[in-house]
Amino acid sequence: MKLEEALQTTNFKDAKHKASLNILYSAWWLKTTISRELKTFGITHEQYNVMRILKGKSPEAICVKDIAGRMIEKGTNVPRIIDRLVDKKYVKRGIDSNDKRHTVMQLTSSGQILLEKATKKIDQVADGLIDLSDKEATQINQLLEKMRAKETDN
Amino acid sequence: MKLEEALQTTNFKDAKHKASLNILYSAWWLKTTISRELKTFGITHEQYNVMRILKGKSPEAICVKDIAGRMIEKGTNVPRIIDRLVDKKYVKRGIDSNDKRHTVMQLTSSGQILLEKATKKIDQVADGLIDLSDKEATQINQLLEKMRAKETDN
DNA sequence: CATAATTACATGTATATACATATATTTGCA
DNA sequence: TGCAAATATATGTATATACATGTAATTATG
Repeated sequence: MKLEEALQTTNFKDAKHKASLNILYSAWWLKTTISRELKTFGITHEQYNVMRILKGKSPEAICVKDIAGRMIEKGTNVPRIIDRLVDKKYVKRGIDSNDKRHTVMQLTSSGQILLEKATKKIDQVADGLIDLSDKEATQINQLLEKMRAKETDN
Repeated sequence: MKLEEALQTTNFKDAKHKASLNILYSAWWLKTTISRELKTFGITHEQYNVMRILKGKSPEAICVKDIAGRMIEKGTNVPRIIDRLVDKKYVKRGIDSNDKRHTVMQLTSSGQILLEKATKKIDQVADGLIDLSDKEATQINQLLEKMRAKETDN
């Protein structure tokens, strides 16, 4: 779908301005589509991201700060997302005996099983949905990284 | 900044998967940067978007549904965003006499003034920040619209 | 070694998203 | 015309974001 159609306007200042809106809209579209799938597994997109990060480090436990640094949206309140995953028994919390300020987390075995199922489903849906060749995807990656070249610490 | 650095991982399934994460991260980055500027004007990104939409139609009034259709994030709860703009006296609400189900909105003059100042500032910041030529921006637009080709109604 | 500064996390608040449900008005059709 | 269906908006709830503040543990410094 053209952005003009999605936003019902043709009022873009220039190509850069349109690109900003196109990125924001595409992100919303991706997130919505993925969230809809995750809902059938009873988790949110953010809960899924935290679980992916935990899996990436397993069997090592990982602390809140390290999870936060790996999240796509950096403002995320990790302790509260963990609260919900602990309620669902997908994650277990502990205290790092080396540094008692650290709360450390790990997937439970039911968390691992759920994550595996959800990932399989999402990868399949995303593959079918995202209509890009490898070359085009690589091009997007290069352009976005160039766009963010002046990125400051957030 | 490379995505690998931003997310502290190199664990991407393929270029398409990396592109999804890159889009989500870039959107977060854009939104955060713009929101930081808007905060100095006392409004949020979503409130700003609604005000832009109102301006786009002015001096005509516009109803909730039409605003919702023009929002970047379609799930947005427009009545509540309007509530906050009405509290700040940037927007005035009325009822459409032709169809009393319609609540219609317009910018107040202080809303117009604020919007103009905020837009000027944001355009300036975005121009300085987004490091893309017109040609590159156009390429991103084409690639994103191709990516979304299989878009279904959300 | 005692205390200040820093770090890691938890918690509180305002706003927003996503979605379900309620209410008022209008439209369509028997 | 009268009533069912559809439409437009408002409101309620759970979760999340953004950010400020509080608290415990650790590190640094005099």
